[in-house]
Amino acid sequence: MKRISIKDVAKEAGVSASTVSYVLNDTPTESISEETRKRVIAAVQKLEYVPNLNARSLSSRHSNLIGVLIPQTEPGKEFMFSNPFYGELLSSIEYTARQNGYHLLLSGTQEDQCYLNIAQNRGVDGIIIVGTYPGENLNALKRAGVPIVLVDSYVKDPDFHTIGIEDKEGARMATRYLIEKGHRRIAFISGSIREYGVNIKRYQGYCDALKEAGLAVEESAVYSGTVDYEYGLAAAVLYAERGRKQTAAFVTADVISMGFVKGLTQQGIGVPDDISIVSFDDVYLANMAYPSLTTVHQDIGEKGRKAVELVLEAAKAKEHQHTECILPLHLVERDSVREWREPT
Amino acid sequence: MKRISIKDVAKEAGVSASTVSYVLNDTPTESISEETRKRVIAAVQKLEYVPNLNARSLSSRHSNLIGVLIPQTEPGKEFMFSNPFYGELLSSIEYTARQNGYHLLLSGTQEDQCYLNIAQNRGVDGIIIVGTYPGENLNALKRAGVPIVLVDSYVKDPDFHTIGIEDKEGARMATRYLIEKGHRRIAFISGSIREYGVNIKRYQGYCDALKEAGLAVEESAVYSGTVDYEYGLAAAVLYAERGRKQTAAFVTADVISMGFVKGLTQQGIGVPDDISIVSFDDVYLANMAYPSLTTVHQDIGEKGRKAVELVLEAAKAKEHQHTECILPLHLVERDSVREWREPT
DNA sequence: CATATTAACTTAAACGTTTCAGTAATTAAA
DNA sequence: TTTAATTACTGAAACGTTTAAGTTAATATG
Repeated sequence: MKRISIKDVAKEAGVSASTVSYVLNDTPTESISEETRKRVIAAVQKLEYVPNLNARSLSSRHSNLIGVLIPQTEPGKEFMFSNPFYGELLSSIEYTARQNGYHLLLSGTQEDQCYLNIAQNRGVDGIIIVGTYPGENLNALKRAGVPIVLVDSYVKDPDFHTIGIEDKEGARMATRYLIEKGHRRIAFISGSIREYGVNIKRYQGYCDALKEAGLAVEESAVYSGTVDYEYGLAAAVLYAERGRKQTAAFVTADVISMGFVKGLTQQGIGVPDDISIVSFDDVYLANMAYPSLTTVHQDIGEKGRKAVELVLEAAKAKEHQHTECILPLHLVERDSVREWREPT
Repeated sequence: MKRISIKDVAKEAGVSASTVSYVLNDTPTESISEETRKRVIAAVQKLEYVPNLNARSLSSRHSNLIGVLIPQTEPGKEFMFSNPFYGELLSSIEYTARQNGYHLLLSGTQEDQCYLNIAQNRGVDGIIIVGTYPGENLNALKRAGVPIVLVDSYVKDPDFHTIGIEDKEGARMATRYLIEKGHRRIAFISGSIREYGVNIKRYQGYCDALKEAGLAVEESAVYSGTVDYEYGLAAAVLYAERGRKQTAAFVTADVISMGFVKGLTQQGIGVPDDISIVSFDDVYLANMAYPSLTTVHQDIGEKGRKAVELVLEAAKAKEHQHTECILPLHLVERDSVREWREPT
């Protein structure tokens, strides 16, 4: 089971190793006669030679590898993709990368965990970090010397490229839609609201919409937990305990909505009859749900594609040139909202 | 932005590069004095040295990298994870790998595509292939010389390790359950039924259960398409067109069930009132659905864990020792099935 | 015709590790 | 007290590529 190296091919074709390398890489600065080229190709095929990319990376200092870091939301929680959003995004990233001849080096991340391993030492050509903010590792990350794209993070740092969506505007849109439908008491249900994250922006959008309509933001209408199905269930219980004060809810992730609707149903609260819901993301799930979710649609496929493009462009560029990409949103009307007329 | 190498550390600590390497790897055959060890560690920290794993792989011929190949079901379809099963499985694989100090090299695969790149040349320590059967590339794959674990494939080849579930028995269980509930005409809805795949086994289980109960397998009750939501929708239309002959359906994937239920609902056909459904997989989705799906539960987390374990064990072993792992299944009763009494 | 250019290669260094084979100094055994 | 074993290192080869620099031989230029 001996590995076949470039030297074996060279010997077989009766040329030097470098010639083989030139043929294989189509090195533009080097000229190879048609005849030798054919001999080399033939030898490659005969021996079924496949170059060792580790050696190539070592020598050429690029690896055709993109590091992808996806948050593992909870420490013990195995299923970091429990939010289907990540799966869809990763899928798009993988596909785009592959079309460009790149592979993915994938790793989940916990908040405090050191990203450095994957970043620095595998020799990736770029890194896509989704969802979390790098915190203390931020500076260490820079030293990796490769382009870094932050997806859905509000870290402002010219050393990182970012790609995101109009979170605030999307949330405003969603909330205003509910107001237009006649709702006056609207809950806000989301994952943790913290700096650099998307939820704080969505919260701001929610507040803005309320204020614009002359409505007050009520403490007890704000539910903040984790971005998963379970929190949706919990929020439903909380909602009932707090006396079902709101006639509608803006939920900042479809996956939370799924749990919320389920929790409500279990308590005999109907959607949209008793409470209307506008959600966020428009993952595949949103349309499968019953009732199907009216939700703020974001183009997850495009997000993934852009992320890869950004990385590849930045990897090509000699000078670091900070880029920021914001994708637009729009509301998709489905079956989880109804008009509300205040009982007189 | 010069990369810091082991030589820089060696110089800083006043020792040779090999000593640094020994310290860093805790090489058991080598003895290092406590004093030098400390000096080296200090130098490493001072220079913030991180070893280049490409070079390490090249030299030591192992990479702490596991290649993971996930099928991209349809050629143009970007979202290879449109079946949440893959996301959950990948998540488990990633987590387990990371706990063991491994990273994942991820790639989607199309049927005809050559897996070799990822397999041979990145120097992965093992490969996990999920869902598809390698076909012609099978032999090429063997030559990679690393352990290969096939997940959910019925390729019988002692050179590959396999991990799967009791597909046939699970399907039999599901179908028998429907029969016990009084159903006599039961549809079978699945992805393509082909050799080496899981669906052919599930089809056999379905047939077995029917035969055991003295029921005939009817051609028109068998729906075979692709494993996705869209096919579920299509199957619902087909079901109506064919005259709603069956009172129940065994659907071989939750994601198809989701589409099937939605399609039925759109045509005013109620689940479980008009037709009962038993599904397969028990992805997260199954419980979120409305009605929640009665389904054959498989432990996806365990599947991923076992896959990684198998790879790592095999990588450690000097002799190739074929292993086969079959995980058990059980039925989870939820809300998509009702008792059926034949109208008299 | 002598010289410069080009085409078609080859040589060898470099990439950053690991690891085998030494080596010198110290300690243990005979 | 000599020899053997152990400790604590170092040197250099090897891993499989890429690539800058060099070398011919053939062709073009003045």
